[in-house]
Amino acid sequence: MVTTTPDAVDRHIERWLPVVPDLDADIEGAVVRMIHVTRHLRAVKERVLADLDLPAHEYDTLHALAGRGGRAAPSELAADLAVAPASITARVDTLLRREFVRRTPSTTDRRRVDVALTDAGREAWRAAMEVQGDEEHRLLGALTPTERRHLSDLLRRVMLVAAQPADAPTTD
Amino acid sequence: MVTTTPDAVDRHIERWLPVVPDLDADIEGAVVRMIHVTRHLRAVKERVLADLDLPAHEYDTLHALAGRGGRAAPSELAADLAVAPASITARVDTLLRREFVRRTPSTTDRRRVDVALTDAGREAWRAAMEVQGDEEHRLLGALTPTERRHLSDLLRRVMLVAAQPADAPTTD
DNA sequence: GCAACATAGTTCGACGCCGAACCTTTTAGC
DNA sequence: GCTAAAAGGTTCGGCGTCGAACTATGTTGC
Repeated sequence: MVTTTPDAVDRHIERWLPVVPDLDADIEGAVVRMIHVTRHLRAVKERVLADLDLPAHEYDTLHALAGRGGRAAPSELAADLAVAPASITARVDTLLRREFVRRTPSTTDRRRVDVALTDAGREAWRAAMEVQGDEEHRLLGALTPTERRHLSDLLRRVMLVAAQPADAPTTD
Repeated sequence: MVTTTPDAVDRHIERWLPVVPDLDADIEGAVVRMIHVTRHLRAVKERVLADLDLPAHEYDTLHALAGRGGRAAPSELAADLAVAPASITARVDTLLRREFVRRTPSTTDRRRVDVALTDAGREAWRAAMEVQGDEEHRLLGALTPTERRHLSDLLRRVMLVAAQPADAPTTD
C-alpha cells in the first residue's frame, strides 16, 4: 500500500529489483531522488539564467564573490566552489571580458591576485538572484514547514557522516 | 538549542544570512545538503572505481546496459542516462576499445544499432557493483530504517512536484 | 645571505559533454 | 512508385573541467 503516487524513482527501483535482489529500496530511493532533484534544479537554473545571458558557472562565481563581500583570492573561490584552481582562472578570464570583475595583483604579496566584483558584476548577480531560488521554493513547497525542517535535519545527519573518513571509528 | 552538531551547511547558511536576509534556512539547507551529498557520492564512486580502471561514466553506461538485460539501442541508453546521444556514441567507442561491448547494426531496421554487453563487460560491471553502493550504505547508515523510509518519502513528494511543469495547477 | 622548500596562480594538453549539422534509412502522403 | 518528412546515429566544433607542469614570489633553516 502506497500513500503517495509512485514517482520515476519507484519505477526505477522496481525495474532494478529483479537484477539486484539485495537492493534497499529506501537507500537507493533516497540517493537516486537526491541526484534527480539536484540535476533538475541545475537544469532549471540553467534555463532561467539563459534569459540573462549568464551561464550557471559564471553566476556561481559571481555568487561566491558576493559571498565574500565582493573581493576574494582565486584560491578562496576555488575552495568555496569546490572546483580546480585552473577553472577559476578560466572563469575569471571570461568574467573579465564582460567587465563583471576586476583582477588586480596584490602589492603586499606579489604572488597573490585580487578578484573584485565591478558594479556591473554586482548588478548582474543581483538580477540573477531575483529569479534564482524560485524553483527551490516551488519544489520544497510540496512539504509543510515542519516537514522541511525534518528533511533538512535528516540530511544534516547524513552530511556529518559524509564529512568523516570511511574508516573512522563511529563515535556513537 | 541544537540537538545535532552543526555541519558545513549550517555554517554556509550562517555566513549567507546577513547578505540575503530573506533566506529560508530549511529550504536552503535541504537543497545545499542534497547537492553536497550527491557530489560526495560521485567523488567517492570515482575514487573507488579508479582501482578498477573504470571511469564513472563508463561504469554508468555498463550499468544502464545491464539494466536492460545486456543489450540496448544508443537512444535508449541516452534516455536512461539523461545524456546527449552524441555522448553515447563516444562512450560506446571507448567501451569498444576495451571489448566491454559489441556494436552490431540491426538487420531489420538498418538505421538502428544494437549495443550489447560482452562477457568481459558484464564481469567488469559485476566487479564494480560489488564495491559500488558501500558508501551509500555508510552515509544512509546514519539514519534508522524508519528515518530512511521517511527521508525517501519526503523526497518522493519533492520529486513529484519537480516532474510537474512550473506553471501547472497545484492539484492539492 | 643563500639554498631548499612552500605557496599562489597560470598555462598546457587531454577528456567528456553538448547542440547543430549531417547521412542514411524508414515511413507517410498522394 | 515517388517525393517529403521523420527517425536513428554519427561527426564536428566549441566549451568547461581537470591534473600536471611551470613561473614567480615568499619563507625557513643554517
